[in-house]
Amino acid sequence: MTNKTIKIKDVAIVAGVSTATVSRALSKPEQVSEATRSAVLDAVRQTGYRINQTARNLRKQRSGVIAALIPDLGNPFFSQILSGMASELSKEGLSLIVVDSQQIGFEPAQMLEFLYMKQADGLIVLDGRIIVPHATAGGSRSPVVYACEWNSQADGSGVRVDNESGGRLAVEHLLALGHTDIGFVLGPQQNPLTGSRKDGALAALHQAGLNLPAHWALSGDFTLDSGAKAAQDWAALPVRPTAMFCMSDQMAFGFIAELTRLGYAVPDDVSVVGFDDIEIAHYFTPGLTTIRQPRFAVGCEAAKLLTCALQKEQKDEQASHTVLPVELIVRATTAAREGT
Amino acid sequence: MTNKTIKIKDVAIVAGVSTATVSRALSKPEQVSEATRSAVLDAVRQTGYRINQTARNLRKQRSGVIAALIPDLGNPFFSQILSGMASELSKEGLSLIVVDSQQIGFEPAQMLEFLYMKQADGLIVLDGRIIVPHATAGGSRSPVVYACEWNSQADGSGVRVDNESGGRLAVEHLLALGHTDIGFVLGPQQNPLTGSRKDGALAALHQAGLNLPAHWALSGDFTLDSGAKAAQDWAALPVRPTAMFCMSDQMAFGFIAELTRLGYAVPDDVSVVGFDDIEIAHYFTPGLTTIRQPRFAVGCEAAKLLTCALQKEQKDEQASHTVLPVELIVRATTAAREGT
DNA sequence: ATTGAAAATGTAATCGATTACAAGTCACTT
DNA sequence: AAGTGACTTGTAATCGATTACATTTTCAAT
Repeated sequence: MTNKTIKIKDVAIVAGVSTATVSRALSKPEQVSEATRSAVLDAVRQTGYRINQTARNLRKQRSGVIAALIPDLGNPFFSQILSGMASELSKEGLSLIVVDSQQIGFEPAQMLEFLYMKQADGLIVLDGRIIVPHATAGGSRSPVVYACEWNSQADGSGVRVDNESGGRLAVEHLLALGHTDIGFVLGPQQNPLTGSRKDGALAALHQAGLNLPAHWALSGDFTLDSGAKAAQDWAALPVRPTAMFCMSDQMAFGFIAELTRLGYAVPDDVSVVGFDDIEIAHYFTPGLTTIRQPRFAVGCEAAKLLTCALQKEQKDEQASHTVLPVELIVRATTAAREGT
Repeated sequence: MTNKTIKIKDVAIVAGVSTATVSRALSKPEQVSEATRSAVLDAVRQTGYRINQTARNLRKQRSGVIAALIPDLGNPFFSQILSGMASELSKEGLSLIVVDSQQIGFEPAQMLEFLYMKQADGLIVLDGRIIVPHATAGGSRSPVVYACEWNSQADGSGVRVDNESGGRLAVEHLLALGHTDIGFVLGPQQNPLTGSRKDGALAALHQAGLNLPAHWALSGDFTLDSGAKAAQDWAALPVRPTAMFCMSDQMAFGFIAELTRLGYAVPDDVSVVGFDDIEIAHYFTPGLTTIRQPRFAVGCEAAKLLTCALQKEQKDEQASHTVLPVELIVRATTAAREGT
């Protein structure tokens, strides 16, 4: 009746071995004999034993918690990345806590303080504005992994997508449709994503013998609002590009919405390519042609890098950077150049 | 040099008291004399002591983890609720792990299994499709709190917004603008949110001596896509309402986008009110008039209900339901009836 | 001054798993 | 037969905080 919790000792008794053996059978199977191992596993099944992560964490001197710093929880772009991280981390018995970096200033000192307070075993930073200071001598520091965007001054491992290829794919798609007058809606100037997407896009243009006129590079900052502003800029141009590469889906939505409001049609008057492939892109009317980032995979990879770093804590962890591929998703906002 | 971790014992030595006293001074200040309390606090400051949550959790027989079940992490509606929950929970030293309920079937048994595996101290359910089975006799069950939407069969505490008032506010706003031909885009039929929003909206109509013709209640399911479909339905009506109340912002966006594509203008041809006030609503062009849900507060409240339930674990926790107010946010998708 | 209850503090067991170290078993060599 | 090394297993200390229980202190009442 009294539904007491089953601990490792109960399993040990049932299996007729010591608690140490049970522990080893479960976490280091190669260290116990075939026979005892299966006896232990049987006992586990019989008793319905579940490991107590809290006790394990205490003994292992870790908290079992990884913190993710998200610049803007409201941005749907991050949700699936979170999903990926969480699913990967849970395999290791780690759980993910999500922190909106807006809530906790950007002072490096504050960052460390936060990490320390939360006693997180590690940190995943998705906000390029944040730089976590390097280990102070003598302090054992939790590993940090950057994901998606990061400042070049930051050191540590990281995972990102192949933004350059993304830019290239977007432009090549437009070229293939016969467009020769192609403009961009850029992301924030100093943002590394803007740089590499632009590089790839320019490379594709050059390869086709084309160039980007300076006034066809409209400024933006990845937000809906800036996309809408860019549409007004576009409409005001004396000579207008017939195709635009928007460096985020949100900007593309803003751009298209405002364009429509101004009486222009997409893709009839102008073709639009986005970047990200957030969920809403599929349902938007018309469906947005865009560059898909493997967001779930980005999350998984970031988590893997982190767990890796946790294991070889001591070793001089050389930073490793993973780059994931992107993919062109053709929907309805792009069409062959009119009158071609 | 050797940056050892500071534990309660170190503080005890500095303060010249026992570890028990330090512990009490920190977690049950009223049990300790004024003098020792400040001595302990001084020692804490001097040593830079931070409590080790893992050890505390082990001793307190809890995991320190609350799981939130989200139907769709990709839906921006939930992000700020998460934010609220996390900030409230962290005050209690609890951390939030986020689970996409799509990832883990809906079988009640699976639910419990999951809860058990994760050893969560509690569960916050934001998915109306999920019903967590009541405690099985003898099993000590973690408390469950429902948020936003829940099935009437589910028992336990919950927090939601005043959906009825929301429906009423939306319609009253349209009435005030001179509209008398008002239609709805509904949410999923069996969904409780749909019911109460509709009730409120109908009440407002009736109060004005109006009715809802059956064919002006367009069906939907809260998604963008269904909003777009509703727009086509609207356009196909022999007699069209001049104002529509969409029961989610996402549907409103789909509705407006499709409408625009069909050549109708919002709010010139039809006024639209949404529900939720998700971030994007402000930036949409035109800005969406909608009913704001205090999402952060919903998250906080859910977390509070849960921590409450955790404290009086033993007592027969009578379910308590909190209802939070909503607010009309007027933007640009509503206008006075044309030709009034 | 003595007493007794209330308040403050200390001692040590406890939460549940891991692991250093010790000890035991076994096969094989010399 | 004794010795060697490889492999298994067991004993008990440990992680850091909480708290039941025991003990001491305080202070008002007699």
